[in-house]
Amino acid sequence: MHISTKCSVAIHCLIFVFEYGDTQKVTSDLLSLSTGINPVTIRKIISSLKKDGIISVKFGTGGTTLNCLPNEITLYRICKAIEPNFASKLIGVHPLPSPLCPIGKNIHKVLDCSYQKISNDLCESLKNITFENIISDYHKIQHDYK
Amino acid sequence: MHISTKCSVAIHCLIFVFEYGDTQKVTSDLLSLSTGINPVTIRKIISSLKKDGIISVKFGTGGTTLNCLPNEITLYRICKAIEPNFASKLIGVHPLPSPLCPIGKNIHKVLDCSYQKISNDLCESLKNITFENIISDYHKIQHDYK
DNA sequence: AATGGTGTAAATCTAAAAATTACAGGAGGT
DNA sequence: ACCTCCTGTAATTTTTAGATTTACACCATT
Repeated sequence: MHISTKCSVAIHCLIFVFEYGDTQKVTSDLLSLSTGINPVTIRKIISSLKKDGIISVKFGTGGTTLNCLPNEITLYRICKAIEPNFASKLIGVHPLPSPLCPIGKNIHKVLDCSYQKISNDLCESLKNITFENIISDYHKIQHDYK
Repeated sequence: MHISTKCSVAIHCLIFVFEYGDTQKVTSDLLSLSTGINPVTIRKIISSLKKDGIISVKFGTGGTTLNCLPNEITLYRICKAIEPNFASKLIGVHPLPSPLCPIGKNIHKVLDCSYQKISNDLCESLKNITFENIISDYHKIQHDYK
């Protein structure tokens, strides 16, 4: 019911692939070490990104490479790839209001009106941030804290 | 790590109080029946709304009434009252990236750059929706589905 | 064929959210 | 003054979603 930590792991992995993808064989074990996340979970995330076309994974022998330009990858695209209906899960709704109460009967429809707007706004916000921006933040921070 | 179902329960309760607060004694048991949520949880939610000044609760004898005009109550205010730092919990971050990896070492700072923007955008979005809007949605839906 | 990867399913563990139980204390009606 | 109905809140248990672990089939390269 939120933007999952999977999303931040995905970003971490993408930075890793971007920075080291051409000099090292980026495997799920390596990404697991860097992120602190279990290799199976990494493989699931990587697999989602692959299905979306963001990256390529060499089967059998392993190794991951970027498949897009950094400015073609928005945060929205990453979130969507990881969890297709993340937007509808963002806001929790109490599941069992009383159908006998006029408010309980209609509350889900009422909440939908507002929640749809919020969800749309969030998606727009996520579309405004690209992987290019993130890479640039990374380089800046890496420089500042060296 | 998401906008909690508590928020939707709070909205449900506020509609209830707005519609019936002056003709009935709105107790936590009544709200529990209408929302399908445990009365203790209701009391916690109501208590948070009270502390923010959105509603008043008569001690001892019970009964809840609105304390503000509907257009003074934004969704942002409700979320904030229920869970003061909801915005920072909205997006999950993997907690233990490797400090030995240049990316792992900096990933939290990098994510903060983008996540701060998203969080701000979301708050703006929440500020744009008032309880007045929600009440109007409710009346419209109640009319349409009668 | 051996090695070192991926892809996935199934079971287990974990941690956050919610429900339950319990009880002290206030206000109003009788 | 007492009884009843309510709130406020702490402590415990239950539930559920997420993540981890285990296990194994399958694929390329050497």
